[in-house]
Amino acid sequence: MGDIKVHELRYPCSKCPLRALSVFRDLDDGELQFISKFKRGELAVERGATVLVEGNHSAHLYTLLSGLAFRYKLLHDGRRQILNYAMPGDLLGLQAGLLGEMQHSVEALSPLLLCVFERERVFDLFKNHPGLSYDITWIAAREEQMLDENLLSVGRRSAVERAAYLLSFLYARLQRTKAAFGAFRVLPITQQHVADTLGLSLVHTNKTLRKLAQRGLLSWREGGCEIKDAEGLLATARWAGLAETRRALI
Amino acid sequence: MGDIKVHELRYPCSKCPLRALSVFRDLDDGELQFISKFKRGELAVERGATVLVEGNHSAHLYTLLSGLAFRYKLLHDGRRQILNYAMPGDLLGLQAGLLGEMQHSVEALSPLLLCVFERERVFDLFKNHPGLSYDITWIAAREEQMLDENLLSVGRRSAVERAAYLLSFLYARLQRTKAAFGAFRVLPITQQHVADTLGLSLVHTNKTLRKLAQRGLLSWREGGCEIKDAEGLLATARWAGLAETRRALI
DNA sequence: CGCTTACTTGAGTCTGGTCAAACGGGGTGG
DNA sequence: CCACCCCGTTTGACCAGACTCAAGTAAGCG
Repeated sequence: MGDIKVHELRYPCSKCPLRALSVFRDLDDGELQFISKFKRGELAVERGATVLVEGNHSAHLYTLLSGLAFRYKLLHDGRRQILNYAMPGDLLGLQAGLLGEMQHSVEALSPLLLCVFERERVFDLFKNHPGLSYDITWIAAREEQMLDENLLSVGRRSAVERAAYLLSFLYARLQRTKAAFGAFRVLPITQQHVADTLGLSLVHTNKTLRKLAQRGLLSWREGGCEIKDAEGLLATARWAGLAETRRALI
Repeated sequence: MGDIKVHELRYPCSKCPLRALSVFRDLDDGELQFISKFKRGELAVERGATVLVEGNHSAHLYTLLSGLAFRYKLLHDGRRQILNYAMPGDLLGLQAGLLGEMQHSVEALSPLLLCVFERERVFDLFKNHPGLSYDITWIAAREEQMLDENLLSVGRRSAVERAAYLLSFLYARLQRTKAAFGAFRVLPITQQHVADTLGLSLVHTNKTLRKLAQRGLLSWREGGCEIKDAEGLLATARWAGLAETRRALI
């Protein structure tokens, strides 16, 4: 686990750069006030650090304020499957928060800034703020929806479709919140991450990405992926695209 | 869509055969009373019927009382991915209930009995019953956990491991609730279902299942799968097994 | 300047896919 | 009752997408 430090609130909830965005639903005053107290602090995490560990009982939930991370599971012999990526506004650690134990790990792909919430106060939230409870459930249902689509992809799409789907998925999601903290020039992922997300080997992933690059859809540079033609990727994936209205933010 | 008929409550919540089981958490009187009113009716569905359709805005949520069903998504050209299976106690239609539109379909593998809940009254539940709200979120988190494991399986396990994992997973889950309505002698699924769950072709799935059958782990008969050695399947899958405590039931 | 990490490429292999055909049981209509 | 058909399972032959092994390149860093 890399360096982790708790510091003064740089972003009190009342001035949350994310909530200011139109993609997120508004809260009423009571809710905002509750959240402000519910937020125990901010956590800055370095690129490469592990935020949550499979098997652990985390005492905290997190909302990702800025940066990019990924959720993954390991098989006994080290095979890794990346399950999904976490972006600004996403909730992390709900499983441990409710079920008791993390069944996956989370690792930072860039420096992260996380809002920290006390696991023990989650029930307070359910008790006193039905709107926020509903929002948490909403967030869980949305995560399930993304997983469904990822599973469809890994199970039934071809390698090229899969890669194109993944990258346009990541690109589309990042677009939604880039106004708050700016966007990545290139996605901070390696081809190994792509391979472990798609369920392919590193070598075959490389050859697949090479095809997409030759078609001018993307290029690999500066240790990451630059999306050059999001429309083209969408078409290659034969994917309808991200149909998302305003979403909940805790 | 097959025949569907609403009839008198055969199983009022106060006498719910599922809730009587020790695998499900108890409710307090107020909660039970609320649920009793929240339950609008029972729906009987034939084998093969489609319960929920991708793209639809279902007006209802369901809890599966008895039977076996599966959730799936289709690609434009008909390729199908089965996402998960629904068993007694599982909640169906939460996505439509919260997000507005189903992103997957649900089909019955056996005759089903479903408890029907009004989508419009979900917010009432959140408003007045924090315990039940928490339970719904808990159920969503559990579904996510199962999906994570399925995704790991499809992405990173070999064909034999995948098949063994799937069948011991289904078997283990069915064990938990069989006391209420009895168990299936054979799982009412075809090899095509297995193929579409594992992300494999029908032919290769057949050859894979054949291997497991030759090792005496299962046999295919009467239009379904009989698990003959659950322990052996678990070992073949190199899977830790289902670690599940008492769970929530709406 | 050497080391490490990540991307690239080629060769050979194998898992899993496709095509095709046959089998077997249950249901149905003649 | 039998012939036929349909559905789902089974098998074989062949093919292709994806894997492994191996080696080389390029960029970044101490």
